[in-house]
Amino acid sequence: MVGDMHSRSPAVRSGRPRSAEADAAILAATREALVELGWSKLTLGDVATRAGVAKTTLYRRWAGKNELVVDAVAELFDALELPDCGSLAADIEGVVLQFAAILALPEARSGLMAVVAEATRDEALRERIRASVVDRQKRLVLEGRARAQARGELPAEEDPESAARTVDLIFDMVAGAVVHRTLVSAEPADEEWVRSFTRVLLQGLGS
Amino acid sequence: MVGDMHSRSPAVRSGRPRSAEADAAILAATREALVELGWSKLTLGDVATRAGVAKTTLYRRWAGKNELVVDAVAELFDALELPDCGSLAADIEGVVLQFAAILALPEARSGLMAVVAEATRDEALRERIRASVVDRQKRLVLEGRARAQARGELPAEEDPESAARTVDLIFDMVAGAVVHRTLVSAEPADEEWVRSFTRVLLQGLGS
DNA sequence: GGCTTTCGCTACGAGTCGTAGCGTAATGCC
DNA sequence: GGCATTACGCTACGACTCGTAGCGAAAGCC
Repeated sequence: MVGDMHSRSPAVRSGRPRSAEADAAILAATREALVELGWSKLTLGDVATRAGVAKTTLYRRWAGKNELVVDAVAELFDALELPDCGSLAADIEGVVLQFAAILALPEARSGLMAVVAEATRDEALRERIRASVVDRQKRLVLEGRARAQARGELPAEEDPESAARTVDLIFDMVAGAVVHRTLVSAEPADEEWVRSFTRVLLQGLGS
Repeated sequence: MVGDMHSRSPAVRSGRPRSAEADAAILAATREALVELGWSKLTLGDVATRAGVAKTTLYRRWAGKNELVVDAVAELFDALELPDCGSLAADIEGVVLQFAAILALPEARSGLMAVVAEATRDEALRERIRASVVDRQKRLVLEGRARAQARGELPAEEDPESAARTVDLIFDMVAGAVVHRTLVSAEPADEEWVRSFTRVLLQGLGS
């Protein structure tokens, strides 16, 4: 899942293979260091020591701190799934609570925003984040939307381009609100907050 | 506006006063370095050189890179004002466009998210961001809400505690959506997007 | 003129960076 | 089994940044 980034075709690759245990140990050590030190004080030498590998091994697999942290944080989002709770409102509440639970982890809080900040000046890093983190979230919006349309809770868009814009908008609204609540306002996105949010999202302010 | 952070009462302070020009030059140099280098590669020595001051002068006024960047970025939000456009929808669109314009600046993009990430592990820094950046934005939500209630566009809350929660929710939804659109999705929050966003915020998804 | 604080400058030890070199370990191919 | 190939651990290195200390000079208040 990680090595694929570096060797697209692991087909004819002679020689000693890379240790998968080392990959897992490095990513776990990175998350541990993120919790204890935060992004700015995290050093690759320290991560190597924690993981029990040589510093040079780290540099052979990742270009730098940013790429390593992206991969380490991306694994946290593997657990994201869209529950089928019977209604659009319940589905939204379920997935938002999952998302909020991940963002409540200190390794996600300090790591995610830092790499997003770095990505403003690094196109390749932005693409890496998109592929391994953002797209996985956006897929949930697409599925939830399709489900709600099948239930008749949402009108079916005929124009596919307009539909894509709507999905992007909803995604930014949902993810943005949870991130802002958790990281900027520094308040928990608990069940009560999620209920209020879902109500506004579905019915608007003027109700 | 900046020195106040360090000396609450500038009353009886004899000796040579601190140069206000130096403050302005340092903050401007910080923004310039943010544009050219980004947050991670920005060094205080480089900022001092750009500003034409000694490195020691920087350390006398700011505790570190984080505090400096917060002050430098905070000045960008001075221009934020709530225009009276006649309707709640128009007011929201106006202020969101202003906010989006600031976030489109490279010095804001690379600086703001980085210090927010650092603030996850630094309570004092979080408070500094809240006081100099976030509260200035939240005030606009309060004003816009009061105006809309005076116009009869929004129902008047009787419970003040519930009203405060609603304001916090709206603030996270508005600011979060714009930030996510601009920094994570890396797409411009242009007029078309703002119109769609305002429509969903006011009327909900199911319309 | 005296007192106080700031300023610019230089220098310093400590820490991190990313890389190179070397000998060893683990695989695929013949 | 032998050989080529790649990964690994280890050490060492120059370059850079950090934050601080010490100094003499400058700029204000009494």
